[in-house]
Amino acid sequence: LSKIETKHFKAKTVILNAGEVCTHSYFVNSGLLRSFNINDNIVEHVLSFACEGWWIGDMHSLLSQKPGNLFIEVVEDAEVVLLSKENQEQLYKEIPKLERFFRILIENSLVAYQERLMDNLSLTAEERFDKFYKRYPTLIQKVPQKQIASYIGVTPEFFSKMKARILKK
Amino acid sequence: LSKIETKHFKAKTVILNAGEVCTHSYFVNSGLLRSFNINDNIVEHVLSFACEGWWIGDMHSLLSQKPGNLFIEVVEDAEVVLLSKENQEQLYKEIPKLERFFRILIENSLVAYQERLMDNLSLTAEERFDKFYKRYPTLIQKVPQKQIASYIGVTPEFFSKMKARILKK
DNA sequence: TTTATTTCTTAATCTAGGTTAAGTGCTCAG
DNA sequence: CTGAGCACTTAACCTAGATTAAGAAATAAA
Repeated sequence: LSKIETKHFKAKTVILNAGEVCTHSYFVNSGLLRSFNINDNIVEHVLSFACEGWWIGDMHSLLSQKPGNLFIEVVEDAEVVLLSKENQEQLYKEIPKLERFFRILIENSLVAYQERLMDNLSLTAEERFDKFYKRYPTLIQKVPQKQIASYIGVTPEFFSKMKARILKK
Repeated sequence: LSKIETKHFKAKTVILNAGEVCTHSYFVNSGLLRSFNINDNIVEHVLSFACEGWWIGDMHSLLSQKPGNLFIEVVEDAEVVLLSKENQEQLYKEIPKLERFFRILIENSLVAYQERLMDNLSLTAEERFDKFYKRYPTLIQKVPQKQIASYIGVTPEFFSKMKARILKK
């Protein structure tokens, strides 16, 4: 407990900016965060959402300790536990079980990203939304629709059209 | 060393079939493997290539010990080191440094998949190929072109057209 | 060498999803 | 209470990449 720190953030707070080095892993006690990047054309792409019980961060920046290209933003007022990279590594040394814990966490995350990648390669937008909807039913009410569009990889306009099409059925 | 096993496989050998439970992690000593799935429309999608020094497997199936949906196939004659799930877990217990080793390996893999996902969301096919070409220049000669097309997420026909377009420049 | 199989190319046509643009409705700061 | 700015919708039009089909090249098999 001496190695972690709890903070409260209001919605729309940006916890981490692209271009900064990510120094902490974030664990969501309550509320909702998301990570995304912004490409040259000023288009946002949502990499992940994190609600209660999930970890979030810019893994690439955290590991390399170089400036990242992810933003981390609070979607809903949140209580967040911060664990610095140094403390995390310290904990790995002191408590081997924690290293196992995180190893397994990361394994599961890897599997999820692999599946999402394959879904993006092989499913239609509607099928991807369907999976998203079934897997994270509670997110639909919490997150602005354009962010869900971004997460599944379509424009807000197309998402809206698709939604109207689905509702007709 | 008593926990691993080395095998030689000829090109085109399928080491793991979709529908089977993945029981081993595979380390490529020499040669080249790939993992892919086949969807309802009988279209292959390449999840990963693994050449010398890389690990490959069906992580989802390996962790859950349920039937997976990945095939693992030898692309070029290969020498492969097999590490069973049980032995891997045994090693984690006996040699904590190995748990760290794999944790870091998996972290890097996770970062790579995150980046590839974002690339698929935000880059054109040509930009994705460009990145692939720069990152894995040696693979281009070794792998049938249609598999590269699949990896970056386009049809072989479109890839061929795109290639002609690039060569004109 | 001949044949069979697979890979690659080219070209015509099609479509999922993107772009542009205009309008509606909501929310929240002043 | 109001007006500025988001979030969402709708519709017309556009395009990257898919599909279909057919032939050419390369590999493998016989």
